[in-house]
Amino acid sequence: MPKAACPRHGRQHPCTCAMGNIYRFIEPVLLMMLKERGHSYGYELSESLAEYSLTDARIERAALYRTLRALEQNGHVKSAWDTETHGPARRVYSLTDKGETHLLEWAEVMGRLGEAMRAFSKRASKSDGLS
Amino acid sequence: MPKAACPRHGRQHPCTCAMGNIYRFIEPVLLMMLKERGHSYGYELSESLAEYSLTDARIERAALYRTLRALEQNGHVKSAWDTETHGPARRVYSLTDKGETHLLEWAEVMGRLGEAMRAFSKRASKSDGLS
DNA sequence: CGTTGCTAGTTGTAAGATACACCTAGATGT
DNA sequence: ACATCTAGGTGTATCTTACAACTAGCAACG
Repeated sequence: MPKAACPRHGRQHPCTCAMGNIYRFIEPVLLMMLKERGHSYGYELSESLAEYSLTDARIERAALYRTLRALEQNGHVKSAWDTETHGPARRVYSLTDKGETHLLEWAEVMGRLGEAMRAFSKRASKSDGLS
Repeated sequence: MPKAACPRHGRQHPCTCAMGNIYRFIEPVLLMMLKERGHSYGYELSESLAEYSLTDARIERAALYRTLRALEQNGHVKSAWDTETHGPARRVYSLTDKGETHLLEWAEVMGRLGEAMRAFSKRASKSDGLS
């Protein structure tokens, strides 16, 4: 659910600001799951979300469903109702091309940010400052 | 500015949820800067923040000042007015013991999260899913 | 002496995000 | 009839963020 574009960096490269807030990383995790699984639906995604989650923070169903809707509005995923299967109807999602691209952007952002965080962690753990 | 304690993990270990939201990582960056510099004040911190920042997102003065206040309320930093130096008075901050500990907690969180993000990045960049 | 510009800290607030509770409904079991 | 599991969803108080605006000390310039 990033903002349309980053007001400072435009669309030059996927920057953290263009990604908007981090939303507990729900968005990238959902994109990844859909990429690897081909397709899935909210309830199923929420069941196995913990395996993919980047943090140990619980991701709520409400947030998950709303994120899926937002991803669809932005054209990153598409959905169709599955009324064949037993039980309540499922809204089945899959990635669009745009969504695949967006996942790659996330990968780039994550790579850089992850590196920065590891560096921070090492630096902060040093018993002496650099002063 | 984490919530008092994580409702799920209590205080067992520094978890992402106990850290609350990520606040553009202002909090850990400020703690780090104060650790390495010994002491500093808002305006000076904001000038060199970019060198320490984990993301390319601009950190606003307002957020910075408010974060410093919150850190003080939580006992992570302490402050004193410097009225000696020329110009407007400066509120000079330094880390408390609690703040040093908190920085180490951040380091642990960052280390784990950074690792998870790097792994995510590699996984997401693969052209084929694992399905 | 008044205006501009830099340093320094702070407040106000609209818009956006999160957490928690709650709701509808299909199907299955007892 | 009623509970339980699956499945999707809404309402909203509270928290966070982004942007703008403000006060005030001091110095230089004309």
